[in-house]
Amino acid sequence: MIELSIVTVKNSLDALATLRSANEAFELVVTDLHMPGMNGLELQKQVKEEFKIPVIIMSSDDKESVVLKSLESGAAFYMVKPVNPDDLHNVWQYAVASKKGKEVVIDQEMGSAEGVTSSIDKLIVCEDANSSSSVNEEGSQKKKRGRKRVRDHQDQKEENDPVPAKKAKVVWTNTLHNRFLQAVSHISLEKAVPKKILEFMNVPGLTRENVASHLQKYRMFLKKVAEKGFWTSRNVSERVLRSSFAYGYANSMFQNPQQEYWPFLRQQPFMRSSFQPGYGGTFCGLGSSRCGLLRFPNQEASSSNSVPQLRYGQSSLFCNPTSLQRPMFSNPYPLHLANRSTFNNTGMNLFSNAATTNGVTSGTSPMQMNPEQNQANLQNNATPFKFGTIGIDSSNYSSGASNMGTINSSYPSLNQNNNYAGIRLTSEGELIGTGLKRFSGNELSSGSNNGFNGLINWTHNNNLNNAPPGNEKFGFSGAQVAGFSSTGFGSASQFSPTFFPANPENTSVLAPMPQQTSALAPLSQQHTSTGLANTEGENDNAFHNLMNNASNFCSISDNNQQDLGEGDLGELLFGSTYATPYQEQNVEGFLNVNLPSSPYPAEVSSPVNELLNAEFSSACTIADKTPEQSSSQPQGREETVNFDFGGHVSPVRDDYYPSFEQPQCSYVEPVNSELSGIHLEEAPISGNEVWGEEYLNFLLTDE
DNA sequence: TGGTCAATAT
DNA sequence: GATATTGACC
Repeated sequence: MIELSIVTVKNSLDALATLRSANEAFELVVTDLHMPGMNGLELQKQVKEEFKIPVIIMSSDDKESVVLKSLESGAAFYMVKPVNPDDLHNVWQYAVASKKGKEVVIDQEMGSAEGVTSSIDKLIVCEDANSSSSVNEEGSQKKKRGRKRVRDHQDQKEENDPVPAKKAKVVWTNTLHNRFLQAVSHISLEKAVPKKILEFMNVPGLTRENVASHLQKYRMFLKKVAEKGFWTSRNVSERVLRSSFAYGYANSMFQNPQQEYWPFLRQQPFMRSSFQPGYGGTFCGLGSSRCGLLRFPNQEASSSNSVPQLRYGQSSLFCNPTSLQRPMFSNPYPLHLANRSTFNNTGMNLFSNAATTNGVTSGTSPMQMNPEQNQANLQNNATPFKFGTIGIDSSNYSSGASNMGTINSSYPSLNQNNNYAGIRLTSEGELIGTGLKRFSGNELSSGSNNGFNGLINWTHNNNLNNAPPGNEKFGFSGAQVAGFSSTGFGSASQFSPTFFPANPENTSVLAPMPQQTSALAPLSQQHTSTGLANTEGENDNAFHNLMNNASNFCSISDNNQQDLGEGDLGELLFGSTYATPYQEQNVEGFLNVNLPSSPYPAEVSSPVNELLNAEFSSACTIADKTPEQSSSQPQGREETVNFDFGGHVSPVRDDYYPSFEQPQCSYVEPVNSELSGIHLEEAPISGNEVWGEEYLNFLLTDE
């Protein structure tokens, strides 16, 4: 038996460096798919070129397109997290054997990693330090026992030293914070104490102390808000606004009193007196510290129509037939999907239904398929385009796309500076529709992509089949073109009014909607990830366009209203409905799809809410996880990582994203939020404020 | 024991 | 400076 030697590195670059320095000593690379900077696919590509050793990609992303893409790219295996340690064991043997042209003997008896018998010398595991281990607990333990860490001295020390290492620092990421907020909301602020919050949050590794600390901070924030009076006329209290908490709560604090989307808000009366200057409402600053909390976890990804749901505790392996002689395990991947191995298909699979409906076969996004129709849809739709539905993702982490020009962006992202606001439609990562493409009437600006070459998939709506003629197919409309994004700090990204839960009872996905209820139009969340991307160097432009669109929408949707003035910023920001039927339904399950209509067009405020989210999100920084990212960032924004425009389209199941299987209450064990060692898969919340101010100024001056 | 506050650390 | 951790006190 030869001892298995494993080197863990934090990122792709380190992995490559290690490989290079090791002078071909490694036999196998296991990498996360979604990583900052160079993602798993890129790494695989590079490794393949340079070292010709098999690469196993693992990710919690079980989307078929992603899987296929990965396999297409040459990954030896694709393992869906959480990885079953036995699978890992076997796979790695197989992969290595494959490389050496050996037959692999499956020995189930081997079981765990320490039992590995092979000629393997070294295995390099590239897993972002901030990513969760992705291996379930049992797997983690086995994994640890079986490997010898080279890089992680601290861990090594931890393992050998009886003296426990210093407690890992908890980074309150958006998701974590959202969960916190959800807990507080659920418990009610008055009764929310660390212990209860902790219980509700149910985040492994998180301690009561952590929660207490965060609660303390949160209370301080609330106090601050209460003292300052929150939004006063045009002058958004910048200090507050800029604060992470403010960012995070902005959307939560003000709700359309006309819409009781949040039953629990009743416990927090003040919240229901949100200001609506333009609509005769009143804008109430926070007079109390009882801030409403409306944060909900990311929606569960329901890759319903294809890839089997792989939940916590399960793993799935995807074998690359091109890399391996034969599959070694029964492949849980549906045959019909497995057979789809052509590259062209990969980009299309996500909306295969839509494609089918439209007679489009492959390789194109809905937009590509029929832009006219989309446009028509937009126009058909009585609902003005809601800016709020535009998501701006900013993450390299984010989707499977990342820099690979790939696949879906279903994974909200995570916090990079790569703001993009353009429409990206491609089957192979090609940027389509860059350069300010617009839809007539309700414009959806396309824009630029700053370093993001990913493909944003347009998603089909599972409800499409029942959609009224003329409005079907694409799962988006003027009001529904949605983006995905990383969660801002408590941003609306997870509550984008754009995305609604699939509801079999209400399938008028793209049906023209009365203006006042447009925000409530149901839209399936399934497989959603329409996106906006911008191209390199056009960041500002795209952003500007978005802003313009925001204004346009406001005008369009609110014909009776005066033009937005500076003083209406507040209104823009919080005034009207920040309708989040999506969450409402999913999270609380309180409401039907047809939420009470609001006399207030959501379009007016949603956009800005979203924009504000960008502020909030932009306030987030990524702790030095991704130094290499900065090179692609606009100068002066080096630390701005999370430009988030709401529109958490997709369920979050990313390597960097804790996944919330259940959006409400007792959380299911998040796939990726293992906190031992504190793994937090998104940008921490902090206070970069560059974008915030910029943006606000823009809002106030550009009309 | 648990919550809160404040000092300290990063 | 902001935020997380730790310790003290209730």
